[in-house]
Amino acid sequence: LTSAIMMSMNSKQPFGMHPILHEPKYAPLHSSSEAIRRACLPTPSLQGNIFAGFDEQLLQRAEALAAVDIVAQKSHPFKPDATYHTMTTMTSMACTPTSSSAHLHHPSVLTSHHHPGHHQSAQGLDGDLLDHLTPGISLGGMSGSDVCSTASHNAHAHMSAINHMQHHHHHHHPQSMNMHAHGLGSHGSLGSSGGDAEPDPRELESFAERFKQRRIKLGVTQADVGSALANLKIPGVGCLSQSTICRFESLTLSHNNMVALKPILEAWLEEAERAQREKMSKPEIFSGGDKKRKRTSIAAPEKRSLEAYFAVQPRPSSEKIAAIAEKLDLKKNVVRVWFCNQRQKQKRMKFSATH
DNA sequence: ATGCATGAGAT
DNA sequence: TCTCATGCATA
Repeated sequence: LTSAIMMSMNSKQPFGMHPILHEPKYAPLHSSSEAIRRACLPTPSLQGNIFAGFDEQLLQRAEALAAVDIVAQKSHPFKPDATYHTMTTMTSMACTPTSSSAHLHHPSVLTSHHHPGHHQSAQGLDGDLLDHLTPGISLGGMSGSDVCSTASHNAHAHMSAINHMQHHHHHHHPQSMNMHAHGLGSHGSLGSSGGDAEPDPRELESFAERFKQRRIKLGVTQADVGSALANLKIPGVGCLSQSTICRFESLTLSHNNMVALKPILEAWLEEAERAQREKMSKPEIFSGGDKKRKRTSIAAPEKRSLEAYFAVQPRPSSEKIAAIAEKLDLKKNVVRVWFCNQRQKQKRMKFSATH
């Protein structure tokens, strides 16, 4: 055994493991540049009123969107679709098509979900917002070849299990409810030891803050924490990305997600502090990797239009999405995903009605 | 710290 | 097709 390191091509996950090392970097909490625009929550019912309080500029944008025609321009009707994930041009490597990891799913496990829908109102106007678009065409093509899978990935497929869904407890904001209970979560655990199980936003908030503080004290970066989580060997828990750790600390995750992650991060923290006490560690290295996917960037004007439309109709139908895509000259999938992401954003904890 | 994306599950 | 949890790539 041993050696077997076939590295094959990419080892993308360096396991960073060891906690300790690295510098912190911190700044105040999120200072987004233009972020806080997500505040607009649609109101529950009332379709006619959505316009109230609506920014005129936005409306204008939406109307402009509706206005249609882009007659001019468009030399060719095609738009590539599909995401272009360019893989890194491999420098000579063949990216392991099959074999190596055919991607496994991720560790998505802490899912909880459910959520009935809430909003959906406002349809009244949608019909007209972009109605006249020139649908035709659009390419139909699609490519679907994205393939790419990033290369292997750790193999553990953890799929698993932790679904916590915790639940309940009062917090509900006007409109919508959410949380649903059940599940495992709560149960007896609570209290004493691990301390999880409480949907109390307060607790989460303070924990996140303490977590960040202690993490920095340990000299560990968010990325380190993420990869070190796999070392905890908690069933069903693999590593997490820097993004997720960052979002946890800044409370930009859904409430359920925060609740699910808390015990895990708490466990890591304790372990890391314990380890530090006994100076474990070994500096080690990690690797570097390869890169691939290219991120699509939506230009400001287009983004503005999307935001304006979103304010009026957060859940456009497939047809409308296609129309919007066409008008803005964006791929349909890009537009669809944008709306999905936008909806997710408005549900994030930080600005959410929970507090 | 965040924008755009993927995928598993729920609808 | 949406929702949710996450992640890669970037600003």
